[in-house]
Amino acid sequence: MTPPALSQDSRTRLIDSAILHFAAKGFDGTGIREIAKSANTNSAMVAYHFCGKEGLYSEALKALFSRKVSPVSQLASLPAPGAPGARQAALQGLQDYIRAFLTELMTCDGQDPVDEAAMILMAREMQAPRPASSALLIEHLRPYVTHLTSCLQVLRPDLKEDQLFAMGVSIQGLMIHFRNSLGILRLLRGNPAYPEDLANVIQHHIDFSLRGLGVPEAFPSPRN
Amino acid sequence: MTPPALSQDSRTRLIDSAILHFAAKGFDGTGIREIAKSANTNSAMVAYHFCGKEGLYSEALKALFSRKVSPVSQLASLPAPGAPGARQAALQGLQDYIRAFLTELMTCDGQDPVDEAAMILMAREMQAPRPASSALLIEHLRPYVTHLTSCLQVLRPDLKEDQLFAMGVSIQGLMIHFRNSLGILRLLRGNPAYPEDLANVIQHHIDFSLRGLGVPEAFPSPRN
DNA sequence: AGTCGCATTAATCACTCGATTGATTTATTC
DNA sequence: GAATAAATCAATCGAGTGATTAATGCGACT
Repeated sequence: MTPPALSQDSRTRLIDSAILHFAAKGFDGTGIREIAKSANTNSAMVAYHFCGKEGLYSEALKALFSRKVSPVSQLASLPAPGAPGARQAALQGLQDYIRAFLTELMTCDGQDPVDEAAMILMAREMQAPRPASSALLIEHLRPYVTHLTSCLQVLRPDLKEDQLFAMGVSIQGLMIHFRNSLGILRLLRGNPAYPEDLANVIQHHIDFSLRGLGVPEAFPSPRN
Repeated sequence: MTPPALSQDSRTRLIDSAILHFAAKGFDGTGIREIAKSANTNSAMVAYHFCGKEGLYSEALKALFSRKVSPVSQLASLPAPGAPGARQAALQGLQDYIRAFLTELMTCDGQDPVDEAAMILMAREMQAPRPASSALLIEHLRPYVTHLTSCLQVLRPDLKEDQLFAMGVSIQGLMIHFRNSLGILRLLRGNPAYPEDLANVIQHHIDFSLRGLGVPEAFPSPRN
């Protein structure tokens, strides 16, 4: 079926090594010799397999993305906007989304170095996309945006499309910024183990997001 | 008074040039010859004034920060937590803070290249602080945190310190992430002039933040 | 005039960069 | 088992890196 071996060997070893090194020291801060050495091969293989350093970087990003589609694809799709249980489903879907996304963001903190590198690379790329791979990035992001927007649409049918988009950006931003600024937050708190408890973090983000979105269910005492 | 000229000339020219180049291509992607050339001077001046490239980078960051203290210092300080108008003042103070911070984040988008570079550099530094200058960074951030926390404390006296901190991080994160991901957002929307209207953006962030924080004043219909 | 000190310069140092080459090893096919 | 192709390697290329040096320009003070 699939072209089985065909020297996928040194190629994937190079990609894995590249992910780690690029994440740790950036594109310009990393030499191809360094990458090749960690991959137990020669720097010439970078040109052989990827047509140079830039090609290796793109390929590394692509490999990263193809391993990281989990949180959205696992979530159940929503019933039609008009259906009876739609609102409740959307509410639950949004909470699941936040939990899944945040869990994925955080569980790779310090445990699996490749997962951790993936987040760093993705964050860097989101903030300053390397032109050669920006198309790759937005293609990878689109399903997230779609899923999130479809939830919000059900929960706030009164909002226009611009406003829904802004809501989605904000909810997404809460989580991404939290993850990105973990280093600074720990410095600011003087506590290297800052988040302490992931469950609290998730609950905070769900509460803040739902209230921020303006769904009545999230208000502290709607009937008093 | 101040030691007037004394060759502040090439020194400041180097710093300004460094801000631009470091922001555009990163620390590793920028050569000192390149910086010096733009500053109409010689690369040897980097060693002469700043003891090398790393020193120039730190000095550039420091210069950046000293020009960027405006939004917090302009804001009025709050009355004591127990005082009569304290709650109203804190509410107003938080809104002013969001407006000031967001305005500063956005007005430098594409207009003054140095201001724009400042944001990029600061974002990069916040996400992956260069060890030599991380102390500089958190020192610059602390007054923001302090001001924000003092507002939140009045508005949500029921929360513990951890929770207040999380609220502050979230409100801050809304704005920072929005600014950082402007490039991607424009790509996602296919609209290079995405935000269109700054006033709307500010209003959205104020609304989302106040609701997210959970202040009753921000709920859509508290008495119905 | 002399000279001291700071600022500036061109030239150079040792080194690393990404890319390429040509030879060599390994796998595949007839 | 010879022939062909794919994969890998050590060695090298020119360009560019940050840092250093020695020489020079220039104003102030004596």
